[in-house]
Amino acid sequence: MAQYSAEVDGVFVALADPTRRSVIRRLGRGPTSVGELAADFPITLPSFMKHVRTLESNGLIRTVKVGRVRTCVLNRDRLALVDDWLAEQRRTWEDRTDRLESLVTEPMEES
Amino acid sequence: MAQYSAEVDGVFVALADPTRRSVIRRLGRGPTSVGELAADFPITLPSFMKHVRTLESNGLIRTVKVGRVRTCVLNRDRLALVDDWLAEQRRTWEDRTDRLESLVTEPMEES
DNA sequence: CCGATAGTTAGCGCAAGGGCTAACTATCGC
DNA sequence: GCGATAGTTAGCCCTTGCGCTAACTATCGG
Repeated sequence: MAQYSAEVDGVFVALADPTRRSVIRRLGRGPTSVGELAADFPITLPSFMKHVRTLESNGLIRTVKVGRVRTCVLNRDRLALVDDWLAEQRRTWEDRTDRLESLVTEPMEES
Repeated sequence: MAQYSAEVDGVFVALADPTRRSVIRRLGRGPTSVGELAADFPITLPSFMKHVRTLESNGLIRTVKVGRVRTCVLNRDRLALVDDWLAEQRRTWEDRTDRLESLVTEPMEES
C-alpha cells in the first residue's frame, strides 16, 4: 500500500495545472525569461510567479537571475519521473492475465 | 499559447493525488471492489469514494455495480494521454539545439 | 423477515490553491 | 541621477479539495 514518494507527488501536483504545463511546453523550446513566459497568459505577474516557484520547488525547472531578469530552464530529468511511473504501471499490468477484465469491459448503465 | 485540453487536464488532476495514484496501481493488478480498495487507506469510506468518483469522471477507471458491490477497473487508454503529453514534450525539445542551455546549466547561488 | 454488509447521501470544517491589488526593490539606459 | 523595466513581497479573497460524521438505502444470507 501507499509507497509515497514525495518527489513523484510533487511532480504530479506541479503538472496538474494547465498554466504550468504550458510553461513546461514553452520551455521545451529553450530557456525563457519570466516576463516573456508570463506574456502568454492572462494572469498578473505575481500570480504567474507563483507557478514558476511551484515548478522550481518541485524540480521541474531551474531558474537563474542575471541582472533584473530571471531566466527559466526546463529540467528534463524530472519529467522522467512521470515516465518511470507510467512504466511501472505497465509492468504491473503486463504481469497478469486479463480474464477478469471481460466481466466489466462492456459498459453497462450506471446505477 | 495554451492548448487547453480538458481531457488531459482531468487526467493530470486525477493523478495529482497520491491516494488516487495508489488506486491506479492497485487496479493494474486487476478489477477490485471499492471496499477492498478502501481497506488499503487510512481514510473513511465516503472520503475514499470521492477519489473513486474523481478517477471515474476523468475516465481513468470504469466501475460497475453488481448487487451491492461496486467493482472498479482500470482504463489504460486514458493513461496513454499522459504518455502522449510526454512524447509531445520530447518532440519539442528534440527539435532544437542546446546551445543556450549551457548558459544556465551550472547552478549558481539563488538571488 | 432480520441482522450484517456495502455503498451512498448530506452537510460540515478547514487548509490550500490560484487569482488580485498595492507597494516596494533592483537593474538598465541614457 | 531619473524614469522605465523586471521582479518581488505582502496581504486579501474566494473557491475547491479532501477529510469527517451521521444517517440512510440496498443487497445478501440464513
